[in-house]
Parts: sequence; structure tokens; C-alpha cells
Amino acid sequence: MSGGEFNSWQTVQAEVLRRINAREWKPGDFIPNEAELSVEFGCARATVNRALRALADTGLLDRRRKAGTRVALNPVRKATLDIPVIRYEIEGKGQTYRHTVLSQERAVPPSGIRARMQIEPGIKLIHLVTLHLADGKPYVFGDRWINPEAVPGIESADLTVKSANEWLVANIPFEGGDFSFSAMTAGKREAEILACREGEGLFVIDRSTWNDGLVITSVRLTFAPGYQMHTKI
Amino acid sequence: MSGGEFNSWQTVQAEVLRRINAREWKPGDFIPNEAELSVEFGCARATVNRALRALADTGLLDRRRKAGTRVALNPVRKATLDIPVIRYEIEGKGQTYRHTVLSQERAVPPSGIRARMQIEPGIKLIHLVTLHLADGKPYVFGDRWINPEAVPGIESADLTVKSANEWLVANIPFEGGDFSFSAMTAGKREAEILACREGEGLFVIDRSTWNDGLVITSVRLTFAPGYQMHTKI
DNA sequence: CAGTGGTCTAGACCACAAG
DNA sequence: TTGTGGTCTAGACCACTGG
Repeated sequence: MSGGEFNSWQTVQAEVLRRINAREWKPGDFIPNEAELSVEFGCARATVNRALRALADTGLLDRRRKAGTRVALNPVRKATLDIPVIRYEIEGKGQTYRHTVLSQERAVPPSGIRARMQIEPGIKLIHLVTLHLADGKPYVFGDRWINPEAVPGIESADLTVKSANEWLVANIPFEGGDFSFSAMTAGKREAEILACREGEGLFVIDRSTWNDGLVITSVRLTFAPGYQMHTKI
Repeated sequence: MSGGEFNSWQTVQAEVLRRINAREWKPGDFIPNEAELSVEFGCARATVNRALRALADTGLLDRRRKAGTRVALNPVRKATLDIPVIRYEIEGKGQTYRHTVLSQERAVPPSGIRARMQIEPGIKLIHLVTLHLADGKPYVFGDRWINPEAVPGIESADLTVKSANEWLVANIPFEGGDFSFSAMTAGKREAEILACREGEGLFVIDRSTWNDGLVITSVRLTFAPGYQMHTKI
């Protein structure tokens, strides 16, 4: 019964996982507390803590002070997904990257963008449409709004050299971002830009990033047909 | 210069973040080692370690033994996204959930599925097509293949009561899964099942889960138009 | 109130990899 | 070889929250 060499947190984690998988601890069950497990496993409580905390982070355990630790009832697993810069994504596949600015202007944003970015009516933002190409073929195009108030220096940047996204991540820190993933149907504009047929299903990412309570930029990335985003648990 | 009350790892993390954002530590720069920081911040090295490790997990820092810790050069940020059970997702919005089995049979899978699931040619799997409805309207349909070798008891389960996904997560442990997100164009079949127009763009999730080196199930979820997946950094 | 997880500490040893 | 992060420990106190 008493454990053997469970002195590393990975070992403890593996054993806990084994017991969950073997249904020795079933979903909803409380498991022994950290002190008890540390005795059983012959290690420090901090080691048990690290192992259980990691499992809780993935959504497999549910931990609450005083209540204890239980095996999660509804396994809402958490996957982590990488948000790469498009250039790295393309170059990582061994393809050559190029991007072009289709248009750049100051304009009053539509209401949807205004709401997303918490902008007063009538304020003009920078509106930038860019196309990113992999091996010369359209890969994704970005329809981006930038709040110049939140981005000092953007006016003087040459965004035809470095893409807006790259310039922003290199120059403007941000606290957080919202992402949403969806699909859309290619209209005339998308079909032309991405060189695909009208009516094709396209993968879309909408992203806003903010800092100091100010929304910096909001962008819609529309990918050419065939794009896939991957992740693992 | 010497820090004030940086005795919690969150405080240390916040200060490190501030320095990165303020460009006191620029992308690519090495930052002081843990021992030095623990002296400066007046806390234990373990506290600094926890703070820096958390930042490295989000992709903001790059840490290597002997080399040291540097501010990440290419900011591949990591977002975590929840993989909920569809019923909970729908019920969480206050809508009523219902699902129906459109077909269930044993069949030899197409080669794509065979490759994904590492199945020998000619082996029959369980093929299950289900539709999930929110407030009576089509929400998503699942085209699923199940490896009966990896899922004892599936034959006797009534999957019209509990959906296959729910039955699996409740009864079959798994080590990991692959996810891919993409878009497709609604064909005749999708349009009929989801009650949408042919040619609409649809959001698609392909997921495989495995355990003990055996692929348990592979499913393609095709969502009705308008579906969005959200996450935050 | 009291039990549980959350965290900090000081010190120690180890594992890895850069030089 | 040696510096750096990675981890373990034993003990302590704290914070939250269930009863």
C-alpha cells in the first residue's frame, strides 16, 4: 500500500493519473488531502501540491480550500494553443513570406468595431488592410483597426516593411487579448483577395488586444481555404 | 533600487511584467538570474522561480539551464481554451439541449480515418452520426468513429440516452487528444442536417482522443452557421 | 471555528548545457 | 567544468470557506 519512490512531482502526478484512469478515484470522489498523500508517497507536501495543482490546471481535478480535492465531474479539459506571428507560421513551414498593404487610411470605424474597441462615435482610427502570402499565394488577409491614441509612433512607422502585427508586438506592450474563432462564407471581396471561389467556407480569427484599459487594435484575419489550427491536450 | 515588498510570487511576476512592458528588459535581453532577483526582491529563490516559470509558461520568457532567462524574442503567446461537453455549452447559455442519433452502424472506415486512428485495413469500427440541438434548432452534428477494441462496453451502451461524447468521457479515460479547427463549405448533406443553405461557411472541429497508445475515437463536429469559439489571454 | 489548500522560506542537491 | 534553472524538503503561517 505505502508508495515506493514517489519523490518527484511528475511521479506523483503519474500515480494520481493512474488511479483516476483505473477508476480507483472516480469522477466526483474526494481524494485524500495533501498531508495524507505526502505521507503515503513519502515526499514533502509541496511536492504533492505541485502535482495536484498541475492536474487542476488541466481541469482534471477540482480543488477548493477546506473542501478538499475531488476528481472533476465534468471534464472541461483545457487545451493550450499557440498564437504565432503569421510570418513565423509561414516560414516555419519552409515557405517564403511576403505581405502587402492593400489600403491604409484614417476613418471612422463601423459600430461593431467601435463597440469592440470602446471608441467614442466620430473618432477616426487607422484602418489597414493587408494580405499575407506564402510562396506567393494568398494565405490570410487582415482587416485591422488601430487606435492611434494607444499606439504612439504608429503614424511614422512604415507598415509596408514590417507588418502591422509584427510592428505592434515589437513596439507596443499589451496586457491581454480576446480571441474568437469562427467560419464565414466568402463573398466577392474575400474571393478576390484570397483568390478563391465565392461561397467557400473560410476560417476567421477576430482578435482584440488591450493595455492600460485601452484597446490597442482589433483585427479580423480571414484565412484562405484549407487553413487549419492545431492543438493537443 | 532595492525592492520593497515583493514577497509573493504574483507581486514578483507583476514587477517583472512591468519591467518588460516598460522596456527596461527588452525582447532578447537576459534578465538577472534567480539568485540575484531573490536578493533584490527580498524573497526566497523559490518565489522568484515560481513567478518566472509562470511567465515562461505563457511564452513571455525563455528559460534555459546554464544559459539563463531572457525575454522572449518572438512573442508566441499561448492561450488556453476550454473544451466543453456540448450539452454543458448549450445549457450554459440557458438553452435546452437535445440530441438525436441519425445513424449507427459497424463499418470499415475511409482511409483518412484509418490513418488518423491507426487502424488496420478491413477492420470495422462503430460509425455514429448524431445531431445536437439547442432550443430545438440544429447546433452541431458529429460524425464519429469509435474503436470498439479500445472501448469495452460501448456495444451495450444506449447512446440515444446519453450522447456518445458524454458516455465516453464518463466511462473511458484518455491520456490525450489532438484537435484541429477549420472551416468548410456546406454541401447538400450538411445543409440538410443543419438546416442551413448549401455553400455556407461552417466551423469544424476534428478531434481524436487516445489512451494506452490506442486511438479511442475520432470525431468531426460541424457547427451550424454563426458558431464562435472564444478565448482570452 | 477549524480543516484544507496556498504559499513562503532557507537550504540543499541535482540535471542540464554552454563554453 | 561550472553556472543556471529545476526540484525536493521540513516547517511555518496564511487565506479561504464549509459546517
